[in-house]
Amino acid sequence: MDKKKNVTFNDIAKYTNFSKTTISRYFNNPDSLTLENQQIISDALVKLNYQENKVARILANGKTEFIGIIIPDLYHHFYSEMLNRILSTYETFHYKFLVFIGDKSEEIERQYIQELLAYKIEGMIILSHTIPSEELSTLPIPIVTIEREDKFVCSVNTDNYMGGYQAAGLLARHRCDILIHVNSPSSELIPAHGRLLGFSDFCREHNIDHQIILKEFGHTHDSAKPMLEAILGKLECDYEGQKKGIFVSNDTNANILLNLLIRKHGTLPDDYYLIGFDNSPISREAILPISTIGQQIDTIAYEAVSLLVEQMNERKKRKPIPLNKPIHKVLPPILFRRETTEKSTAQTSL
Amino acid sequence: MDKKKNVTFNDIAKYTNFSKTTISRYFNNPDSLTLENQQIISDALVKLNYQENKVARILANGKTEFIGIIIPDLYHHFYSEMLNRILSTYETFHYKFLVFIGDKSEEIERQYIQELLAYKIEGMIILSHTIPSEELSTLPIPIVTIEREDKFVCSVNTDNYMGGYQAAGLLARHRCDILIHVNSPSSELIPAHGRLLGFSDFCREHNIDHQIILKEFGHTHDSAKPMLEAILGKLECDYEGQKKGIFVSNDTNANILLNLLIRKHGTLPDDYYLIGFDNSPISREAILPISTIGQQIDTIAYEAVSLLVEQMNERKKRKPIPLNKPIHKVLPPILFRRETTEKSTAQTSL
DNA sequence: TTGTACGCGTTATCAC
DNA sequence: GTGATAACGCGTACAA
Repeated sequence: MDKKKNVTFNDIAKYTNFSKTTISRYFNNPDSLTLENQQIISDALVKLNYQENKVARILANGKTEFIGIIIPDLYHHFYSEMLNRILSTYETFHYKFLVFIGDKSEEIERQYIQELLAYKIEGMIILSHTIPSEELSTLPIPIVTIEREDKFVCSVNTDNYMGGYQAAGLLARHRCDILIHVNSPSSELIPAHGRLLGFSDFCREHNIDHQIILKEFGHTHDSAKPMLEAILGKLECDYEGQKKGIFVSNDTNANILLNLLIRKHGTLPDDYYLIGFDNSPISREAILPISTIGQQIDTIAYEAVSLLVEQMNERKKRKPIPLNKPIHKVLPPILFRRETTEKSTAQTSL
Repeated sequence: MDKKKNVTFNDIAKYTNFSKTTISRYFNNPDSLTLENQQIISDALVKLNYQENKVARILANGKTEFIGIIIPDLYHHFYSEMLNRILSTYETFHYKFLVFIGDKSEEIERQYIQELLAYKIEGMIILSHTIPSEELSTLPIPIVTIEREDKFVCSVNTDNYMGGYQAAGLLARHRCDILIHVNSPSSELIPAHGRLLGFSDFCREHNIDHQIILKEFGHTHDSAKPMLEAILGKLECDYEGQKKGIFVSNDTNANILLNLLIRKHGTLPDDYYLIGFDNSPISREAILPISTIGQQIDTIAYEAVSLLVEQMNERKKRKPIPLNKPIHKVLPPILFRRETTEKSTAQTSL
């Protein structure tokens, strides 16, 4: 705050010959003043150049209107877009967001949480994966998580199972001989694991040959590329002459695979069908637009904040009814059919 | 804050038979207590499960340690990565960030600023373009802007001029007959305008034929693609048989151009050289890695926060020396030579 | 080394 | 419709 004294309710009160209380009412319950007096105060505010101080208000009424966010590195489009959408809910809910980046160390994230609690945030949205939901559930404020392990806390997730199921379904409709799913090894507890389950359940239910390839691709393009190249080499060998439908767990790797194929064959060969996951910009901007399963990021963000706001409001009641069970919202994914599966004439012209 | 009474310094004081002051000192100047007494208080904190309250501390000492951020839509990699890096400076400076998304309406952003001021932020980082720097300079707190009009406030920017100059230089070294710069029309006041100036200055200084194409490409892939297709058609016509060096003002459009060329010719023709701007992921992930001019986002972010912190500290002194002139830091870009200019054998195998 | 008393700027309670 | 007064939880002269 400023060195030089700020204008306070006291100053305005003296200037207008009202009491502090009345000035406060002007802001919080203006209808209780006569229009005339409202005008007097309004004028005084301008004349004295009053700047409101929400810190003092918080101390007095306990409502910070802060929501804390802990989110991984924004390098992935999914996270930056999600943060974008969450922050944009300010227009609707008027909560302010204190944002921390973290997905590395439990110890560090506990410090972030302590810091957030010290600022009296009213609720928290967690996208990082480090701290178990059981621990989160012990915190004294409502929590909503997004696309992470969520057994003991509220969450909003995409129906990843349906996504994997749909991806396999699309490839199957194109009469692929063998369906392949490329993914990174992941805990069975995170929603993204459903992509694998949905895929393999579809294949089993429909008696379709399939293979699941799990590999740690690292976090850079350069680390993933040679690994995908090796995988591709093996596939070409193992399934020569067969129609291969490949479901890659993210668009970035799907794009690498596509580029490898095109740089090798000059085009996407007729016996390859490809679908990614995320509907990230790369899927649209690739040399051949890539079919993909999209998450409804805007809706997820809105539902997460909305769910949080409900609970924060509940706590403000005289007799709050705590949740007996965490609420888990699940939103369907959206299938985008593009040129890597719907091979139009456009494709052959490449 | 909680309904049920929080544990306060008072409670701890009573419990330990110290005064509130001593408890306060335990946190702010622990060395002034005996080790023994520190231990007593430390134990009490745990026993009573004390949660610190920074809101009360702010009201008492005026230091929020808040920095406000107004940043455009995180869709562009530049902004999300910049936000990422800014937020990550928490590790170094321990300032907390209140983030707003905005780049549309002056009116709305003024509200954001009022809200931020109400929370007594100590400084602000602005990346959105809507509010003129002259207006920003009248605010009662230090401001640092990044890559936007900055005449009246401090800023940290990339040396866009050098970037444009380098891009033209690289294309010239490959003995292109004609250099073309594709950009969107922009105010001469924003740093990005330097890309155009650097490009054309280089061309003029070296007597190289060049053309500048300015077009409003919209904000989506779908809107830009047909426009770039038309531009390409015209270029093929106008400069048939000539070696064309194209400097596109961002990697997204450079990638679209590259894809158009490859889908038409099956490869990047020998008479095309291409360089983008931003070193965004797409430049690396494109079917042919795209040469580009990269901004040092990590350094810019660090310098921006650092510059801001300096001034916030200055204000806390007994006799602050205000800046007589805004400080403008300018950081050099980095040239990435990739396959769209350095045509190796890898290229011909496509 | 420790304690007292007051201030920070607002809201809540009760009274008029 | 309006006002006096006590919180809210912590920092800081100043005193001891």
